[in-house]
Amino acid sequence: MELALQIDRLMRRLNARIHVQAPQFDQHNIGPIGGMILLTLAEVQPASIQTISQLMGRDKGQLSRLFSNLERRDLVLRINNPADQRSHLLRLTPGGEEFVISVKQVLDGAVHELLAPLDEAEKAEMVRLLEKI
Amino acid sequence: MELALQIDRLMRRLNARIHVQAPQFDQHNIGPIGGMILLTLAEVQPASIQTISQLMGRDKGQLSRLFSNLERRDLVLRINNPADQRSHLLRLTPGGEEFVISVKQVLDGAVHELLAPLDEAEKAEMVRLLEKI
DNA sequence: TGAATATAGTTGATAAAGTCAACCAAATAA
DNA sequence: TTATTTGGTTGACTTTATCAACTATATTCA
Repeated sequence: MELALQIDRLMRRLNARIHVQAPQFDQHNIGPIGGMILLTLAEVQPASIQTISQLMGRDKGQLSRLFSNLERRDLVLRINNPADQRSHLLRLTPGGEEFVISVKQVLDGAVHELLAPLDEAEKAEMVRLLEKI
Repeated sequence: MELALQIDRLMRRLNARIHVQAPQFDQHNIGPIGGMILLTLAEVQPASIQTISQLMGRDKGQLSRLFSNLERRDLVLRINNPADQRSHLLRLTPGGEEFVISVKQVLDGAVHELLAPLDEAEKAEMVRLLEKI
């Protein structure tokens, strides 16, 4: 079967699981994408929109707006970028850090469920292969 | 790193590659989703919307519209379902079959590029693991 | 140096995709 | 046969995605 279709399905199943749980944990109403962005930022902060854009393969305009939204909700803040006056560096606020933890928990739970058919060695292998790509 | 983020990125990179090639092969203007649906249908046809919906994890209403669109472009047709008068069975037209071939080629090319860092054994393993999930 | 070019970000306009519920008709169950 | 479930269509709406114009700073190099 087509690999691309499989990956797509995997992602949709993941989204579906998160979707049903969203009302319980997404108290900031940032949606699935907001969550993904926060998680990504958490790994590379402080970072510019440019960096995140390249990392996630998402439009910088879209990210600009999404980050403004997250900023409005006090989950991230823009600090001065001494190296480049055109941009700011994004960083999680304490509230953002806290929220990321719960997002991560939910996501991990969903991934865990999804990967249930695999044994530990296979899971590790899967992660390794994905890292390699 | 978060598995979900990796899968998401993988999918986005795949889409990006397809996106740049779309003008050359998507002469029917059905977009990436249209392509995915055709590929899926190709594997299970003839099938009802219900079947495709469950298989792809997509909303039946959305699929209803998308298939109407594909039907308008003579890529699929709805044939009578003798087992159930409420539904039709979807099937690719000859034009649809032909188009699926080119979609598949493009997709395979994109997947190939994406999986380039893996050797053959690893690719096979990846497919196996995904099948298992 | 200073003019030309490139880059980071914001914003606007629009399209594509996804979600949810109401509704009809046919199928199935009680 | 009435009641309930199921497959599909449609409407209304939200979220994501795409693309281009524009501003301000950075960079290049003649």
